[in-house]
Amino acid sequence: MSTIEDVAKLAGVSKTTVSRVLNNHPYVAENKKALVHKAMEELLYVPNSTAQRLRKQTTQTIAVLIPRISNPFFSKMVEVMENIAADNGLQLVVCQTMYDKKRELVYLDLVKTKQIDGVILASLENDWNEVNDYTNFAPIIFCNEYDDRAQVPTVRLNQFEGAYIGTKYLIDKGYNKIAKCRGNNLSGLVTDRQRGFYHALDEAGLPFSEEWTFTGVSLVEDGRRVLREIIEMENRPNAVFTGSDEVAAGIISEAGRLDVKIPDELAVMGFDDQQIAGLVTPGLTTIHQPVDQIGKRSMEVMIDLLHGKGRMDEQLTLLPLHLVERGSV
Amino acid sequence: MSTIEDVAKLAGVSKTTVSRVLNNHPYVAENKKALVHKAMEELLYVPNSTAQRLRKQTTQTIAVLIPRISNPFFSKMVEVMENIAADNGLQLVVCQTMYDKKRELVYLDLVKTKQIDGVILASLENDWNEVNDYTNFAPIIFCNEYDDRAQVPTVRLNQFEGAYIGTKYLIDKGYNKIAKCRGNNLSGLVTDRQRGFYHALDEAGLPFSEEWTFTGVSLVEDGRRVLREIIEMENRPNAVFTGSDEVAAGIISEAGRLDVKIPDELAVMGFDDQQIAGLVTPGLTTIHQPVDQIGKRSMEVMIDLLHGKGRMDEQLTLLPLHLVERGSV
DNA sequence: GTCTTTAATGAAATCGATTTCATATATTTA
DNA sequence: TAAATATATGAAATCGATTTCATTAAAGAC
Repeated sequence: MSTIEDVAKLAGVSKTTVSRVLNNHPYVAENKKALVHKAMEELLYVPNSTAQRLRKQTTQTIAVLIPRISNPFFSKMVEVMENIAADNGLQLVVCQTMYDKKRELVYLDLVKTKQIDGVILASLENDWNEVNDYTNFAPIIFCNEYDDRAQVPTVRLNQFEGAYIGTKYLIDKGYNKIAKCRGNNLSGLVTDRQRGFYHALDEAGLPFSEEWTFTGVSLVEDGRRVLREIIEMENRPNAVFTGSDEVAAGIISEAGRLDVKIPDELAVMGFDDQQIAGLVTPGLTTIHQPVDQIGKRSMEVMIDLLHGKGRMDEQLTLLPLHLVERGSV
Repeated sequence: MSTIEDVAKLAGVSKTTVSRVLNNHPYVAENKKALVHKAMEELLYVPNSTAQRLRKQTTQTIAVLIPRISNPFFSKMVEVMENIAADNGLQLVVCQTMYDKKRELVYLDLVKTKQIDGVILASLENDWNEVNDYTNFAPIIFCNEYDDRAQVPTVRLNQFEGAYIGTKYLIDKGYNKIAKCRGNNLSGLVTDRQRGFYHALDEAGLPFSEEWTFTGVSLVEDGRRVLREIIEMENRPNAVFTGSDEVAAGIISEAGRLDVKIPDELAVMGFDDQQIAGLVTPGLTTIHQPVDQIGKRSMEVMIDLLHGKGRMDEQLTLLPLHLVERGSV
């Protein structure tokens, strides 16, 4: 493996001149430039990027924190992000928190050890106070997730509205006993969805039973379990607001197996509009989240920050969401 | 941001001693060790990992090349890999080739610029001769994909057998006009699947029409297109071997829309056994690929290589695959 | 024809860690 | 008790690039 020194020697110039050629500095004579290029080719020279990082104090790497990549919402988001990152010469390190607080903090430490130039937070397991400390070390932005206390650029949707229009739609269709699912954490996103849900219920004067709240629900398998629990209930809900297409798909699939009629016996409202929403039977009525745009915009905001454009104090991008009718409601 | 020098000064020792404390060297007096720890805490010192990389000539980072992360097969694979990587203090850089030769080579260049310690190839767009050059720079292993000429550790399935048992199953069920889909490239994996497919046909003395070969097919949307093309044909196949659950799901979904009976009018054989296979109606009969195991084993092989265990010359791990019956055949 | 710019180059410092080498003291071993 | 070994420490070299600073030659200004 040859170094800049080897190239300099072979070309008969100094390391400085080689570095200048490498970085397209002016003030390098054409003939020397040619010599250097020849030497580089001959030695198959490639600059050691670790040395460049150390000197330039930049890593050209950004980390994206997500719950888990196999959730189609996040894999699509990462797909978009990675493409834009690649176009800009950046590497993307995928960090799965797996819904674990400690793991999230371990990943955030990457920023302290100067292994990355920035963090895109699309997962928030810890309280914001914990995370806030890290904002001193590198740009951190929110993507999809958020917290009201955070003074960082945020690209997200109006989750209150999303949950509200989804619930309202159920109510307008005549459903009056609506169950609700959520995962385990209570981030800004989840809290706002809850508020939107309850707001729609209150507005319609509908009751809500604690019995109809399912927590710790985030996988297809969890959805199947929810359906089985529902049909065992004495006071059965006639609709369920899931907050996740995966969960909704699990409910619909299990309903098919157990011969529960969707939507007649149970209406199912998804969230995300993942690919799967168009593939199950009946199709999933769901809240479309523009995941491409969220990913794209977030990465653009991050790149602007790295380039010194854009400010680190609060800057909010709200993207539109809308309901997609398919048949499960 | 404080450096090792700052810590040394505050603790009243040399950089060397601080470094020794950092690396748990023996031969550091307890009292000095305490002083150093106190200084580190006081200064909120965190070692700069770029400097460590440069000196130690290692990056603790590995790259995984995949076609695209939003394919559930690969997102699941990466999920498993990343978890194991994290447990071993390694970072995982996701590289999507997007089925593009040039992009694949750009990513392989990371290895030349010393930005990563190893590459897991789960995509192969270029000819092996192109890729072979890179094996001098860092360990490269195959995962799922492969090429017979490559002398690198490989974790994969017997794709010939997979295609064979899938096709044979169709034949045994009485289907005699079997169409076939594939993507664009012709890697070892794809070639072997073709061979397995044709072998089953030959064995049964069944004909095959070029008309029934669909290429450039890899997305759900492509599957929908395939179904529409099939029903327009004069000489319609009565079964289709897809090589991908996403494509198969697209076919089944479009069949539902257009009222084509599955499997009576058209049997559909998937490949992968993705989550979606259990969610569409009818359920997808498919070849189960143990994606968890592929990901796990690949990462383990890579870690062994990084630790100097294991050899870089050919070493093959063949994992079992099997057929899962669900109803689309 | 002197004075100021501009162009071209390299030696040395720098980024922040680890490792080698030299040295000093304390402890065993013979 | 002398020699050998183990413990403890720091100065300087090193990893491989970039950047600062100094120097010289050539071009342009007046």
